[in-house]
Formats: sequence, structure tokens, C-alpha cells
Amino acid sequence: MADRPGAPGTEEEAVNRTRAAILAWFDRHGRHDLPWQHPATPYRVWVSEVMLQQTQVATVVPYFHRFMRRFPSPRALADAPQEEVLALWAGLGYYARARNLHRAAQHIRDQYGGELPADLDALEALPGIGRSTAGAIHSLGQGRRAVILDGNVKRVLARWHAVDGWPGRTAVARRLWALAEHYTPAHRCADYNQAMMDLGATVCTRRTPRCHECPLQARCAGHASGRPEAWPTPKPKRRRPLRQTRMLILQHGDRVLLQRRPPSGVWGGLWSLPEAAVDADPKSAAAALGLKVDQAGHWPPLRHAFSHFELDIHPIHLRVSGAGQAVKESDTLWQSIHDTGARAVAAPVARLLERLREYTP
DNA sequence: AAACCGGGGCG
DNA sequence: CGCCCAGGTTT
Repeated sequence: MADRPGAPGTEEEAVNRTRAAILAWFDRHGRHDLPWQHPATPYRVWVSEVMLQQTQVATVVPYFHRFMRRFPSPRALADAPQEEVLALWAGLGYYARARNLHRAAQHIRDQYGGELPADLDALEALPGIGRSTAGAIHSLGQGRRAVILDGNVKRVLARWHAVDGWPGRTAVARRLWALAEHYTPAHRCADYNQAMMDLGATVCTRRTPRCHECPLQARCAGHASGRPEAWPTPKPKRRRPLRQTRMLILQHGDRVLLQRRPPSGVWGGLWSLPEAAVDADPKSAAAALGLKVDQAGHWPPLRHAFSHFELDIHPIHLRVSGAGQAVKESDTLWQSIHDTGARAVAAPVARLLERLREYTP
């Protein structure tokens, strides 16, 4: 036997109580006096949303007033020269968005008779309007039910449901959109959406959420965990991998063995020191070059940063004897340590050779 | 100094 | 899909 919708104890009844708690919080603590709320026309909501994509409310407010005074309608915006639109945007940054706004206004003038379309897909097709901005215009400006998921709402939902994973990943975003869809009501949808944005902006803040002020505290998995600030999962740091190598400073009298690197790849074509695995026996590496090690000493490691990885260089200084067959190769030579500037070498190799020169009388 | 932010564009 | 970008603000 199916439960009646909204009957006590059902899932839907629980969702309705949650929505009621959010709306009650909004009535008391939400933001009701934002400039674009009076009146909340589709055009004003659109412009405010685009401005708010990149900037905080306090900064946006004066820009919004100036923009509306100069471009009171989509048609006024469409008819203006792009240069003038950009001039009123100056200081907000992300000027591609002002250009998109201008282009979209011209679409609205030419295709929709100067009024924003009341269709969600048509809104989303306009340049600079994605799924969330379209939802905001549709709900806040057009009084329809539509789901939004901006940065504030993402944070609230990710904490509330302890959604793991960076929201930039498709699978995580899908889960958050599904949660947003699940809770968004048909009744008072605009207030609900505004409430979620306000909650994220004023209570469920990134670093130090004010959980004691939150209507969702009792239901919130993030709060229950004791570490609500752990959500949303931060964007994975493009932490450059750290690699290790051994560089062999093979010194024979006042000369040092240099090898030319392959033409492509790291330090392509430059002269460098022979390399070996860090855990390899340097004596056998020298032996492979036909050299006998008389004396060995470890030098402190160097860290070198490339664009896509970091390299810890573990130098070992080896005084060697024996001619070595290595010099027969065209990409290997014995270089005087007093004249290492004659060869093109990578920066860390140059530092090592400099150090070698200092330590050799 | 680094993280953040919605949408667009690219491979 | 995953990745990068724009630029001013927050932390």
C-alpha cells in the first residue's frame, strides 16, 4: 500500500518539513532588500546574476544601479555600442561576460521582441547563460519553478549531504544537481532559491560556518561529522609530482664528464651530468662508463621545478681514474672544470659545476 | 600567495 | 569527459 503524498512519516513529508524550515529561516534572516529584488524582472535578475558570477554583492550593487540607469531594458542594452557596455563594466573584470551579455541582449531584441524568453532551454541557449543562471532567471525573475546550483548552493548541499568529491567533477555535479532538484519546491520556489543562496552566503560560509544559526543543523551530515568545513571537497591541487634522480659528478683531475641529452624532452640537446637511479650503486654506474671510483662523497640535494613536475637531484661526487670508453661517444666529453661556461647546461647542472669549481683548488 | 568562481571552448 | 581560462576578491 502506497503512502499518501505528504502523509506523516513519508519521505515527501520530511522533504516538506525541510523546505518549511528553510523558508521560515528566509523570512526572518534572508536578504529581502537586494536592488534586483525590487522589482525582480527577468532582465534585472539576469544582469545581477551575471555580475554576481564573479563578484560579491557589496561590490555589485553600485555597478548594478549604474547599469540599470543607463540600460533600463534589454533593448537599450542591445542598441548600445559594445564599448559603452564595457565602460560600465570596467572594474568588474571578466569582460567576456559583458560581451556575452551584450550579444545576448541583441538576440533578445532580434529573436524575442525585446523580452527574455520564458522557456528554460531558450534562456540557456543565450550566450553567457548556463544551467544555473537560466534557473535563477526562470525562478527569481519569472516566478516559475526552476533549480539553481551556484557556488553557495553547492556548498550548502555538499555539507548537508556530505557529498564527497570536487564539485567540478561531472559525477559530483550530477549528484548535487539531483539533490537540488529533489528539494526545490514548486510553491515559493523563488524564495527557496534565494534562501539557499543566502544561507550559503551568510551562514554556511566556506571557512567557518555558523552552524548554530542554520535551519538545517539538525539534518546536516557535515555538521554531525564535526568538520563541516571539510565540504565541499576542494579542487585537487595540481600538485606537481616529485621525481628523484641521481647526478654523477665524475671528476678526473680537473675535468668532469658531461653528456649531451637527447634532442627532445627535458633539457633537450643541453649538456648535463650522467644520471642514475637514486637507489643504484654509483660505483657500478661509473664502471659501466669504464671508470674506477677512488673516492665518493654525497652532496646536499637540489630541488628543481619544471612546469609539470619537480625534480629532486641527489648529487654524488666521484673522483675517478681510468680513461673510460665513454669519451669515444660523440655525446660524451671531459670538460675542464675551469671552463664549464663553454657548454650549454641546464640551470641546476650549472650550479653543481660551479660548486665543483669552488671546491677544487 | 593561493583559492575561488559559472560559463565557454577545446581536445 | 576533463581541462584550462579570465581577473578581482577573500582568506
